[in-house]
Amino acid sequence: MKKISDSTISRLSKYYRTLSRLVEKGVETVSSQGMADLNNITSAQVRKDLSFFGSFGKRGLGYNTKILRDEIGRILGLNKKWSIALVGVGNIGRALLDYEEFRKQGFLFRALFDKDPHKIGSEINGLVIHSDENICEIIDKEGIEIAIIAVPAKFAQQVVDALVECGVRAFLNFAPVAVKVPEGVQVKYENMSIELEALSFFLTR
Amino acid sequence: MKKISDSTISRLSKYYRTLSRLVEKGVETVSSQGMADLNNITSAQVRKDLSFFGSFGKRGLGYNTKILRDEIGRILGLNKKWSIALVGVGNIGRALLDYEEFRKQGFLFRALFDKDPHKIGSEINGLVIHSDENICEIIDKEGIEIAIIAVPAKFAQQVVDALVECGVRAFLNFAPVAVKVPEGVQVKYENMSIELEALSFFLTR
DNA sequence: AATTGTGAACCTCTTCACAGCT
DNA sequence: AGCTGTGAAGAGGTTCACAATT
Repeated sequence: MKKISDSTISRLSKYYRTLSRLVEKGVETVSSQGMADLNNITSAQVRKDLSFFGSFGKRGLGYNTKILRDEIGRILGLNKKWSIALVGVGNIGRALLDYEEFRKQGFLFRALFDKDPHKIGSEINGLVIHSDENICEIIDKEGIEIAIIAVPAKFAQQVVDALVECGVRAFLNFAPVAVKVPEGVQVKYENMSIELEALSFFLTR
Repeated sequence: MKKISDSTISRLSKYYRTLSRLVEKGVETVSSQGMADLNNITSAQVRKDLSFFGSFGKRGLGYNTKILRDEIGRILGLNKKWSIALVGVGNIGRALLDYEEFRKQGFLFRALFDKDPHKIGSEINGLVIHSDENICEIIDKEGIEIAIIAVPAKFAQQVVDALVECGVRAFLNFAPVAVKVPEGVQVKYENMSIELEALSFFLTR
């Protein structure tokens, strides 16, 4: 299978949102140039990104918004529900639990973990917070496919190791530290400070 | 001034964190290879990134962790405090207000804005939530340099327009929509769904 | 002996430009 | 006539490899 670049995938996500909004507005077709304008990129970029996956447009006419949105949804795997575990129910963790966008896209929290004995056993949004005992059992039972790591940096690696051991192959890591994983396991990082620091850099120059 | 790529800047942020941890641990020197291992990249990449800004190492010895951390801090503009405005005090907004990391890096919230009449006038963390009246006056008074946009997608453009008008030149946009800004204004995007969707794509293939 | 700093080579991603379709 | 799909060209970012330095 052809290697698709990370930037192409992240643009597909943006196209998906753009198209969703167009469909909501009742717009039925859009050109690559129209999509480009709405995403501050070039029309060639839009066409090239899509070309990796097929031909979705009509020459002379453009793309049908609803069809293209659904195609991209299918490409991204948004046509199914994903079972998510959240490890670390602190400030960030709780904000994520309340983040509507995730649920709308089919990312559903099904298991919570935390180290803090005060939190263990309590419930949030109908989910019990578990300790780190019997992790694999819970991961299995809930069919967890993706884990969101929202623990302090120094615990991130051990948490990921434990979950890899249970068979989890995809991680979204909010801890500001790189973690090692075996081949075939994917880790994405989310670090809000990095973008702020890029702005700080820009303003400093 | 030489153009520095976004990827170099975001790696500098990561180096900064890595070095901070090393300094805390009492490690005094580190090689480019050591830094590379901690960030899952190559040593040539580390050296090349740093070379855009100067020569900070000693051949045969490596880098002094404390000195390099401070140099990178200076490059990124982290040696000063930045005044931040938060627009949109919803779930995400509130989580950001409580995010320790920002404050530690010198990013300080100094003004809050929201549209909701129920929120206007109330206080969070000692900051009053303002309406959209007299925005520029407040921006000026508080010396706001960066605005964090945490409003629904459909309001993002008008909010940014208003703030650009007040002279704000740097934005961190959590709304999942691209906004247009004039030359000389920088917008960075933060969209947690995009990384989850990349994982979904990975698991789908 | 070890490790940096960097030009050159390499590779990947973006843009161009146009044939081909509607 | 208008717009897509795509090979080729161009731009940009990463890695190599080695001279220079401690």
